[in-house]
Amino acid sequence: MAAATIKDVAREARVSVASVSRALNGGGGVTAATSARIHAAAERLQYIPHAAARMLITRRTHTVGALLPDLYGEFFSELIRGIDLAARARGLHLLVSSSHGGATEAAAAVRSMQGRVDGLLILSERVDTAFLRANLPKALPVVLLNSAVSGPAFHVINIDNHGGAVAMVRHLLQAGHRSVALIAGPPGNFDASERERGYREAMARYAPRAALTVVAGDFTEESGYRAGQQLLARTKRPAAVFAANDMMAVGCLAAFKDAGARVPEDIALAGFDDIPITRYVTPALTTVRVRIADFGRLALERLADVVEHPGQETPSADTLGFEIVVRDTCGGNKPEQNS
Amino acid sequence: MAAATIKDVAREARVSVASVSRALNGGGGVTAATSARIHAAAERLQYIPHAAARMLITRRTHTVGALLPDLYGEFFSELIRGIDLAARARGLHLLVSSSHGGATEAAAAVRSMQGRVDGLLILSERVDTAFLRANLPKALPVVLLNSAVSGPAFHVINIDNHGGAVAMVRHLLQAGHRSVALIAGPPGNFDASERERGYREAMARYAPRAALTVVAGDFTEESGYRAGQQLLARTKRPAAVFAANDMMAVGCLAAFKDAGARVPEDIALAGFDDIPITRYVTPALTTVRVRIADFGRLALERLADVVEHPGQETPSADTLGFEIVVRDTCGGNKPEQNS
DNA sequence: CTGAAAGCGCTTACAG
DNA sequence: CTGAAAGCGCTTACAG
Repeated sequence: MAAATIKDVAREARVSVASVSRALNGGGGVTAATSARIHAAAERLQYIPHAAARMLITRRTHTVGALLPDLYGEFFSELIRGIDLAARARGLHLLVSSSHGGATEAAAAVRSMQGRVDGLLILSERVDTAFLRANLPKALPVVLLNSAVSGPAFHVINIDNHGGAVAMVRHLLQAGHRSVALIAGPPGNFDASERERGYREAMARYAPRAALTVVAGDFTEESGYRAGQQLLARTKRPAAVFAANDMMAVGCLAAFKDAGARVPEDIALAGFDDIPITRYVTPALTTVRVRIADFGRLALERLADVVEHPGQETPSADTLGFEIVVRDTCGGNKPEQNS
Repeated sequence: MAAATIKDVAREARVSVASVSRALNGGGGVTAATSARIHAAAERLQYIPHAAARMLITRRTHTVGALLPDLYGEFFSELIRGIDLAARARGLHLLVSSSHGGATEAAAAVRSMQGRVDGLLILSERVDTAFLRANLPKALPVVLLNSAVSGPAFHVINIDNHGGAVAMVRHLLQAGHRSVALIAGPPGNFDASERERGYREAMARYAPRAALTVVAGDFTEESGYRAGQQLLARTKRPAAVFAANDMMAVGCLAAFKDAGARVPEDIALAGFDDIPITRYVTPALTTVRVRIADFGRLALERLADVVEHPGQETPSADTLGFEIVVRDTCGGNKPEQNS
């Protein structure tokens, strides 16, 4: 037997489908007695309104889409969790889509979500203003995460890459280290460039006479290991190393250990992200913590607001707070908070 | 201006909506010339078929739902990734739903996905046969992951908890350890009980005269730490410890270190899962690896098959392979493969 | 308060 | 090959 439709309920309750609709959607305009009869009939028939039919007529899907480059790893895991929790709290479904290598794929993903979602959360290196104008139906609400896109056209929420980097470099400097080197992230990456900008700014401000040392990396553990070796090979070793993310810091730490350099006695080290591994390496890594789940939650709530008040919300650029987590790799012990 | 509909395209191409539908869906029955005109018109209007309308008429959503207890952590992150990759390869959308504390919530989640998905992937402790019969529309294809539900009624895919545990205990025994203790997982948990069953079976088979030692745990790092302390406090320390998951093994390792017990010289240790942290603790942890992403991929493919051939697929109970990953905590060095 | 009817955007027999 | 028409299951003015 096929699933019950509104017609079945109407017949069972001896009313019109219009009344069933009104009673079940609680809009009023139905006698208490009629409503009770309808609810009883719906219950008996295990009636569940057909989602597609409702979407078609109401133009609302009660679903939001999340376009992400990947679903793997600590960062995305936490991010999705935050988004999911907030969506659930608002009664929204979550449609995910990942692995958008290039702009073409991302465009296809946007198209295919068309009509299935009330709004979109997008986190992608490939997505810029031009892309959005070309591929986004103008009516579809969007919130961009960690995006370089700025300007008044779109809602954006970013991690405070710049602020976190500034604070960490200042922390290292204040802990007594005279020189701080940076292991940079991949060229062209938004997070990476913002963190480097923070490094340069903090050095200029707090240690204007110290030399800048930037070695290349690509956010992987291996690149951190190689960077650590390079740093050690220099005639003038830096007193401290700031890796643009934790995975590189972990790799760098291994390189230091393998070379017999003691951390933090011989050289200090700090990372960015506060992934779980940082607590388990020895010594435990000092790093910048960003509350990723909050990031996702905030993004979803902003999107939901935009969906509910289309056009009313003026595009905003929010930045998420961070905190410096002092563990054992940087030799200082002045905890510092910031958010 | 609102999004273009099939009517707009029909008008633009000077044909009926029926022809537009046929041309765009490639079913044939349209002249090449007409088809070209229609495609051109669709292109010009940036026409994208309305998903809800199509769902309503075709009864297909091209979406699968994933009901999970949580989205957080290495396991779910990889699982979703595997599911997502396979879904994308099949052109299916993925609707996720997590945080199903109790059966009531899970039931609500199933109901709310009704009509939005062509099939469901379910991983939940709460979901048993009775639950499924009560809450699942009989027509909705389902694949159960890591579920105790058996019998011919449902498709099930499980991790080889039992086989992995047997292999690991045998490995420890073959490495020369005379006694192996188990740090068990939470009571009532399917994975935990299967792993314990494997431990008991392997001990009975390969070390029938050795004493069985089982200390309680709940899969958390803290419970592993406490279990480690308890094990050390015993008058007869076991030669080796098999923790039912990696997080407990990591906690246990910390307890051993804190107490000055050397691993593996004084006591051997092994875990289950092969989460990333296992490679970073010192010494690196020997463990059982399960290819979680493959797990998700397989589950999705099976579901997709069931969706496409409703009723034809006979319910199956598949089990995923594993491998023993020998690192530095168990003192033996006889790599062993199994899948 | 209640119902008949139109319509959301599509697909698919059914004729021609 | 092509089109007119019915219908998927719902909601919402519009009358009564």
